Amino acid sequence: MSSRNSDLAHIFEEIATIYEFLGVENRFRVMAYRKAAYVVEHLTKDVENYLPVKKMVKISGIGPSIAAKIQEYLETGSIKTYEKLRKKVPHDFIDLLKVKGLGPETLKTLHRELGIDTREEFVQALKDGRVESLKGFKSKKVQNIINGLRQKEALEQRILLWDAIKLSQRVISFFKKLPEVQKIAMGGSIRRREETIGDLDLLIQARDKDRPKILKHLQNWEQVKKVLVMGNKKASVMIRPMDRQLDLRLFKAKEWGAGLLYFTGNKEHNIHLRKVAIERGWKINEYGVFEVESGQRLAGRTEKEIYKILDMSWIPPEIRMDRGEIHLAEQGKLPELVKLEDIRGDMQMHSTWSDGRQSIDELAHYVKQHYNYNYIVLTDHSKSSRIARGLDEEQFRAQIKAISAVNEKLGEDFIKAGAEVDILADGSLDLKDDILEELDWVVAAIHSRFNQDNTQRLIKACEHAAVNVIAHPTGRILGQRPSYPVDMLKVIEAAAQTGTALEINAQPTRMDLNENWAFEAQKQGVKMVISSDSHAPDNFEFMELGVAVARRAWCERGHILNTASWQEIEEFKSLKRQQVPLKVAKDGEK
DNA sequence: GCCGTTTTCGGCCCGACTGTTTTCAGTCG
Repeated sequence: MSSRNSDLAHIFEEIATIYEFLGVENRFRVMAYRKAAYVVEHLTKDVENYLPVKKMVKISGIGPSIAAKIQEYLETGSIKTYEKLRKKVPHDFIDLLKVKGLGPETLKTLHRELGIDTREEFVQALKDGRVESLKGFKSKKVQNIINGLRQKEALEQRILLWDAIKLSQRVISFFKKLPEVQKIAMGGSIRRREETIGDLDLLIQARDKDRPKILKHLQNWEQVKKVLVMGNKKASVMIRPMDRQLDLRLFKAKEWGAGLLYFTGNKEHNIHLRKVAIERGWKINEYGVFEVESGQRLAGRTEKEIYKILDMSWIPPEIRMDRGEIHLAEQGKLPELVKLEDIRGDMQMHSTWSDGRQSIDELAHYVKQHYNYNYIVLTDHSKSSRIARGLDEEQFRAQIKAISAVNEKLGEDFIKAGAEVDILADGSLDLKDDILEELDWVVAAIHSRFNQDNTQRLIKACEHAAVNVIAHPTGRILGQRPSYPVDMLKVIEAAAQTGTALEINAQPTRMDLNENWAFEAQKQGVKMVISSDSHAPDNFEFMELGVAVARRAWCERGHILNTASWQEIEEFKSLKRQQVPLKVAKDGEK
């Protein structure tokens, strides 16, 4: 995402926090800035594209005041209101507000009574007992604040979706041992398949009388490091693996759907649904849909029932973001999202010929045993990728023969010969055209010289007639490095014009394209390929993550090339052959 | 500050738990 969008989102979030701290007369202003921060963060294009102000106010959540501030920021690099506000609040306080147990009222009291301005002074006052001497600050409250400070750092670190999925499977199997557990599910960002995860939200359906036993079961789990909250409907604990907070909520059968809906979110989606309910004189909470006047229950047993009573079709969790999905659900026009079962082949993987752990023979047999695929594409690295022991032209020729031999034994054309060819610094490819012509599928990717502007480099690769797909197009590695410099809108445009596919690389640290770029690509009619990029047997499972990205990007089966038969993929290739010569000639005229 | 097939003013999502109260404020999700 554009860094300007992120900067603005950050500023609006901070403005909201400062107004909250100052106790602004109108608390809804705080909510408005929070909402604006969320909206700006999730725009697909750089904010500049939404100007002028008159056009920008059409975005839901952006009004005249905030649009003007965005314009001010783009023109001058700062926002006067924001600069003024920052001076009114000790700077450390904005950060301290993120500590669990420290809200605006508590911090204000500390500021007023003890004159505390910085984090250091605050920690000191905690140590020497001044905080505890204040009215309303008994030892437990103080202890909670100290714990909150300690946990803040661990909690700020989000974990990869893949790790969270594995962790949640452990949690679920731990509770499934109890016969009292009637239903169990993960809600929150895991169910929505966000790329990184903070907390784990666990929902369990059980009878009222069984609640104590289930809560006790959690409390006694050896993986629980600390109990934060323990009520009779909910509990929060810190669990040891990955140092995560786990929130457990208990529901009756007739509440299950409402609870699941509520704790799946996201927040904006829920608020929108509640507004729809209010218009009809109803209210939605985590226990159901109710008529306000009579208090009569209208729905709640399943999510479907709730959406239905609101005259909507059921909305898949991955797209519950208040991005227009509610409107489409009202019209019954939701996209039919691509499913894992739709995938008919894996189109990037590596063998022992380069940096993979399985031989060609092992790859074929492993996939045939565990997956219901019609084809796989072997895409070992090309010679520039020395660390990955990339192959040269002659080695690829030898590999094509080796593949044929394995296919012959299998009695079908299961393995396709491909390559993951390096895009060199000038945008040319690392393999000669004649070997590229012999391959069934050519994946092109950047693996070096990240720091230059890579837009033209990628566009040139798209314009090469032999290139079928650009792999991990932005190069980001979650938690390690951001995308290299590249104007993805231009690359998406080039992919659309040349009939080149873009990859959704499903490696847990890549997820590249991310959902925003995949959304944009999908809108521009660019075909995408979801690949596991396997280097080892257990990597094939990652396909699920790539499908999740595609679903969050509203992709249907038709947007994803490897839901098609190989014959249809051949048609895709020949379509590019018809398009590209024109494009190259046009460039030559410039 | 935003928003609008009950509109340009008067609303704005809703409940659980904790710690301190003695009926509730603050915080969280």
